[in-house]
Amino acid sequence: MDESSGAAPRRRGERPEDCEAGPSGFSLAGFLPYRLSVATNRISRAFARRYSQRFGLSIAEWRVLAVLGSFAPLSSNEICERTAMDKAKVSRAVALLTGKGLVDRAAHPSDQRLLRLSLSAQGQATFEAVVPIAQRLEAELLEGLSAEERALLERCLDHLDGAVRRLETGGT
Amino acid sequence: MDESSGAAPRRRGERPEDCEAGPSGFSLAGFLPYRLSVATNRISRAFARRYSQRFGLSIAEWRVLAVLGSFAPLSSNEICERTAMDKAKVSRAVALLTGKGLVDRAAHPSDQRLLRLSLSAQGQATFEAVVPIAQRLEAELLEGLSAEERALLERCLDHLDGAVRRLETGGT
DNA sequence: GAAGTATCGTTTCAGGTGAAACGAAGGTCA
DNA sequence: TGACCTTCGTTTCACCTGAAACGATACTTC
Repeated sequence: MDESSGAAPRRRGERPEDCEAGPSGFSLAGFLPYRLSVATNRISRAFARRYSQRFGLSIAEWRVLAVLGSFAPLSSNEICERTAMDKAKVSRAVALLTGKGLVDRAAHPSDQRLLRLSLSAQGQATFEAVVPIAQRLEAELLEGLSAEERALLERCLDHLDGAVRRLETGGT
Repeated sequence: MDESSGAAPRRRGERPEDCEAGPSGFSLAGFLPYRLSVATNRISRAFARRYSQRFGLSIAEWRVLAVLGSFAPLSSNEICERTAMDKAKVSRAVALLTGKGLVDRAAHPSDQRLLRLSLSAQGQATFEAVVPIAQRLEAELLEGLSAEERALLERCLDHLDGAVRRLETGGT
């Protein structure tokens, strides 16, 4: 998470000056990475507020819960891949979840380095309780967008994801 | 910034299991807040890598530079509004930028509580050097999307922004 | 099987984070 | 004026973060 709190942020065009770009021709308010960042952080906070209150879960914990709810058993490393979190973050989230009794950890039978993580009964129950909240929030965010628009948004996200991945691996 | 590093994250549908949602009917890989977060963090990192190397700027510093480049002079509070960062973060970024000689700070003539922040000549030069990098990155991200798709992406971001703002202010 | 290398998950470390406390300045009202 | 409240920007505090170091396990090569 990145962004802010008490600010009273503006939408593009909400104030006259925001439409203008200044002498440089650059406008932060219209800059895609900036806009994505603001929207994303605001959404993450809104979502976290809903389930962290009720269930005492951080975003990282919820993500681990979510992938384990769908794909258990997984190793720590597999959770990294599926959640796009780094291994330290996953390790901490898993430690918290096992501490709360939501996740069971066992050793992999043939490779002692790997963990075999899965949801406990309580973890499964928590997961199933959070899912509808997640889905309702998503529905509320998308409300007002047509099916075509939603599909295109999906496509745009795929596109951005692919583009930035290419930038990362490719040259500067 | 939030997400991870060494992971080898997957796009939706890249692996067969990712298309399936598990017994719960929930798939993290298709969950909008999650997808936004991953794409955003990856983009932020890619962008930061480009200018932080060359100019020694953090994302927060770049944002302050960007708004001052377009709208100086501004108070600290106005920067908060325009960048959607909280006041502590802005305060720290401004302190760093003034330390580097990129930002000039003066007292507001009629209200001593307010700062009057603007770019120094060096700050202006840095800003003008970073702008093309920012614009090129944005262009690379959007490459392959038609004008209609870009416009719709804009609209979707506006929509999401408005929706989550309503959630924040409205009920849970 | 011994030596060297790779991978797994944890922990450490230095630095970044927002919420809240804070002092300073301004405003309000009697 | 003086008491009180608000607003501005800074600083403190407890926490979170990723990069790197780490010990443990597994694999590879000879």
